[in-house]
Amino acid sequence: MERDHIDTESLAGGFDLQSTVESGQSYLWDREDEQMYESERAYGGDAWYWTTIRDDGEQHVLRVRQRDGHIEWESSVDAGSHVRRLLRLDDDLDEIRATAPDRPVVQDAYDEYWGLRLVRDPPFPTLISFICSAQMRVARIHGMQRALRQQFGEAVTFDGSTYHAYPTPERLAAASESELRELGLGYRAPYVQRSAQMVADGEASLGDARELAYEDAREHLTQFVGVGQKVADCILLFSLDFLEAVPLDTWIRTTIEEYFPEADRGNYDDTSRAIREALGGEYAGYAQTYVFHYLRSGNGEPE
DNA sequence: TAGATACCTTATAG
DNA sequence: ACTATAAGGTATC
Repeated sequence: MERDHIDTESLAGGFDLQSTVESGQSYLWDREDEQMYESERAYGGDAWYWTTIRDDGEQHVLRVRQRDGHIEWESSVDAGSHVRRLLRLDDDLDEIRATAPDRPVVQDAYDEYWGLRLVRDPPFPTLISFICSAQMRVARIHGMQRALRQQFGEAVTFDGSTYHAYPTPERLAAASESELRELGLGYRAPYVQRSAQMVADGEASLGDARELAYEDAREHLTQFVGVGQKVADCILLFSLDFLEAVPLDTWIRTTIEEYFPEADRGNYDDTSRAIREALGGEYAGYAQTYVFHYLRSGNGEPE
C-alpha cells in the first residue's frame, strides 16, 4: 500500500473533492458509502472516493479523500501524478475564473462551489458513460456505470476488497444487446455495443480528436453511434482537454433562455459559438460546469 | 437542410 | 393507486 497527500494550499485556487466528483461531470468515481451517493443526499463529510487507474499496464484501485487541508490518496502504486492528472490539480482556478463573465448566475455558481475542478477522465469510459447519459438522470447514469463495471470489468483486489475496473472496449464490444439491456441501458444498449466495437476494431479513434481544432474534433466524435454534438462536447470537455467546449444540455439551454437570450441562434453550431463567447471563450466549459452544478443543485430562480 | 417523431426505463409529480 | 411527464439526446425519416 502506498499513500501520500497533497496540500490543498499548494494549489492555485483551492479544491473541493465532493463538488468535483459528484457534480455530474464524471461517473467514474464512487464514494465508499455508495448508498448515500446514490440518493444524492447532502453530505459534508470527508469520505473516501475510489476509481481505478492503469499504471504500467495493470489496473489498480486509487482511493482519495479530502481532509484537514490535505488531499490524501492510497493505492497499490505511487499514484500522486495520477491524482494530479485526473483531478486537474494543475489548473489555475483563479486565472480561469478571471476569464468568466461578470454575470450573477456565473459568479454565484463560482462562489457557491469554489474549488470544483473539471475532471480529466479516460476517453473510452467517458465515451460510454455519456452515450448512456441521454435522457437519464445523473444518479441513474452513475448506477449504469457501476453495473457495467460489476458485470464486465476486470476484478481488482485492493486492501482486502474486490473492486472492478471499467470494462475494456473489447469486452463491451463482445457483450450482446440483450445483456446490456438487462442492466437497464434501454435503447442505449446497441449504441454502447456498436461504439465499443468501433473502438476495439480501430474503426474510429477517440485520441485522434486531440489533433483537431475544437469544432472539427466535435464533428469527429459524432461518428460514434449514440454520440451527437452534445455528448461529443462532454467527451471533449471532461476527457480530451477542450476546456472551451460547452455541452448544450437541457440545463444550459434553460440558462441561455433566461440569462443569455441573445446567444440562442436556433441551432447547435451557432448557439454553441455564441454561448462559448459569452462565457469567456478559452475556459467557457469551466463556467458551464459550475453553472450546471449550481442550477441542478436547486439554486437559481425557480419558475 | 430543417423539422417531427420514436425510443428504453425509472423516478417524481399531480 | 394510477397516469403523465421528464430525465445532462440521438437516430431516423
